[in-house]
Amino acid sequence: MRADAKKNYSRLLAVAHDVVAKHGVDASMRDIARRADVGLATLLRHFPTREALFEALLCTHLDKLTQKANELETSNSPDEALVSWFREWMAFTQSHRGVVALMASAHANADSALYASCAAVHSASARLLLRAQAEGTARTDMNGDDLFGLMAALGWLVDLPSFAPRADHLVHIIADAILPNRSSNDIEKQRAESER
Amino acid sequence: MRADAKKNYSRLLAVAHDVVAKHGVDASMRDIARRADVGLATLLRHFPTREALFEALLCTHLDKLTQKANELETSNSPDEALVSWFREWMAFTQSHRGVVALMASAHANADSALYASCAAVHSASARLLLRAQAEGTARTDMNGDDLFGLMAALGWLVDLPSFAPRADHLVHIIADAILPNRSSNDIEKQRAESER
DNA sequence: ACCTGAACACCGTTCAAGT
DNA sequence: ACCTGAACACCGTTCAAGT
Repeated sequence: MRADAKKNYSRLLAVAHDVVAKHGVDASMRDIARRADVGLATLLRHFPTREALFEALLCTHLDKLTQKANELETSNSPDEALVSWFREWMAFTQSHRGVVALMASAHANADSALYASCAAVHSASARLLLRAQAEGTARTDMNGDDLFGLMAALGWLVDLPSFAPRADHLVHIIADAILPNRSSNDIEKQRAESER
Repeated sequence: MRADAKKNYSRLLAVAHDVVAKHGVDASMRDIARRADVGLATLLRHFPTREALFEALLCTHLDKLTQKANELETSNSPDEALVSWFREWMAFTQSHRGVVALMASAHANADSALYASCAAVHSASARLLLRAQAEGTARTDMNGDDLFGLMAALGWLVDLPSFAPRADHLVHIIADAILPNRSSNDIEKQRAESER
């Protein structure tokens, strides 16, 4: 990559970050290019699609997120780990409004630049679910797809400003559904933890 | 309304129905006008916004849906009624792909042409929930907003083709979360009913 | 009353021409 | 190698002019 290309690349990422923060995930590519003092065609060659731009914009965040799943897998009890993971996911989606919809459709499209990230989140979820199922706390009649689906659905919902305040509570309800065999003591512990 | 206006109105609705069925909820207004052999401005005056068009397109369906809630309220046990209502909603969303997203954002926007319909669904849901809570089967730490949110979230999710096959199962899981105090007998009855 | 074409300000895609 | 302006085919909004 030539020096000027490198410079444009990082300048575009920085500008895109700001524009997306202000105007959301559907901000116009033209607008981003304009504000970066760069031709639209230049932006489009660095990031051929909106997904490619967001992949670059979020990859470090997404790496941190999936790495968090690994930590939870070793340091917490299976049921606590699963609920904490769900909460990590919700925190991620809430700090990147609109991205869930992008990821949810990328999930089924192997050509999407966001596909690999989705798969990583998906498999991290599936692993944590399996562990909780082996422990006996998680219901066994669901799989990683179901869990990812619920995560996507709730993430999408709390993107709507009117539902954002109910995010924690809805996660609590879904957690009860996924982990019906937790002792009420564990449930109480989780509730207290969520209020801390 | 003049005779020619009336004719355009119904012709536009018919064409819109077909175009939306084929190209989804984001079909271009221009395209609809074109296929109806009508000026774009004419379409836009009959239906000033996309929401207005869908309100007209769905109002009879939505009326049937909320009326169904009334029937369920009198003819079924509170917990069965609530689950059946959730299933009715899912059937509605699946036969009108993309509408959930429209309704979910209309829900918080009193100016939207779809606001009244959303409110009707919302209050029907809240009534059925209250009844099940009074009976003691539904968890009491949630309200109509939570229920509507879960309905919207699941409806949105199964709009994605990859999650459509898991719709029934996900409803089943959510129903368990909402109605933790059903006897296992009731749960079995619901499962059997869903497969009929 | 109702309809319409046209002008407007956008959008993302594509590519020949520049350095 | 990399960038860019311009042409293209779209989109929804608006309104003066028509019947």
